[in-house]
Amino acid sequence: MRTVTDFTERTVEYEKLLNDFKALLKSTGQKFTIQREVILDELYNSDEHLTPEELYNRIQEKHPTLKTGIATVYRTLSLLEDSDMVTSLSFGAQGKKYELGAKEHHDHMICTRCGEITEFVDAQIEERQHKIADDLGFKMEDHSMQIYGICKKCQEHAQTKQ
Amino acid sequence: MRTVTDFTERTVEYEKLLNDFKALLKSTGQKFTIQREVILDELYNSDEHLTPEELYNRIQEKHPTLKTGIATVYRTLSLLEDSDMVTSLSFGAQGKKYELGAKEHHDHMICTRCGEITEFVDAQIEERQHKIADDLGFKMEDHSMQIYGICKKCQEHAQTKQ
DNA sequence: GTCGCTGCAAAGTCTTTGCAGAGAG
DNA sequence: CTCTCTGCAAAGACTTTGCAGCGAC
Repeated sequence: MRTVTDFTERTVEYEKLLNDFKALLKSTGQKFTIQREVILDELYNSDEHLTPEELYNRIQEKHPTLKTGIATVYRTLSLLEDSDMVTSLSFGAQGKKYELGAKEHHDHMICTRCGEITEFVDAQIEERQHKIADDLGFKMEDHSMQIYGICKKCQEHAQTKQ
Repeated sequence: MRTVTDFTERTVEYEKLLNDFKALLKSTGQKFTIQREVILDELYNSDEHLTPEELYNRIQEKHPTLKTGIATVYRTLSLLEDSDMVTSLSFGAQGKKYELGAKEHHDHMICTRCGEITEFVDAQIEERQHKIADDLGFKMEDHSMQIYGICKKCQEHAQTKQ
């Protein structure tokens, strides 16, 4: 197997993630390829929530020799999503955005001005969600919450930037 | 103007909605057409959240002589959404679903098995959301919450239906 | 070696747009 | 009458799929 050397410095957390991914692939007879590694790495090293195309562009920039196809990005994202390693978010805008699901659960606050996404968690809300599902006889598997509005930065720049 | 006579019985609430729509159109020099009326009517009379295509199909069934095009459905939905008369939801599945935004605010519980959407509201959560936004210096404009899981019905039918 | 994976390009979806005729105001 | 709206079909945007060669195991 070829080895990619110009990766961002790896953390213990990332190594764990990588091993989980390898284990998952192995268990289903699938293969661990450079492309899959690069995609996981890029997802891990992006704080942001990326669209398939953004991810594809970043990978092309960082690994120009690899010539990763957009189809592979889509295929890998589906694979990762099926295994719950990444989560997809579909907000108002068209297209989905993906983020590593390995992170702790959290909700999203989206700035309608600049598109910035801030993550947060609130124990009280989490608790209520469980209760609501129970009350309605619903077996909760997942949930998500978004708050839309204008972030601090955009409020401050409201005068200068229109 | 031609008049559509086979509409579902109209309520006061619907009349208000219709008038709002007419007023909105008038204020921007746009026209009130049969197609727009039919689309609003169908949205109003559907408890469910509809995709543009579902809406289109229903309208074709109910008003076969009108031959409303799907393009008009899309155009009208955009129009209504821009004016905040309808809200679009984009869940995991591809495509958006629309609902009348004139209804009271509520959140959604989505069955991952059958796709059914149940609405609910929880005052406590609403309150927390405001507080969280405030704490982060975020000017909240809107929010939405979804709980995903398996509805009561699907849990019961779990044995028979696979 | 085998069999899954990849890039490419073609095919699908879903949504938007251009246009000429129809219809609201 | 004017100017917007509509249906149709063509064009776009985003995703998925088929296939032959490549590469992990």
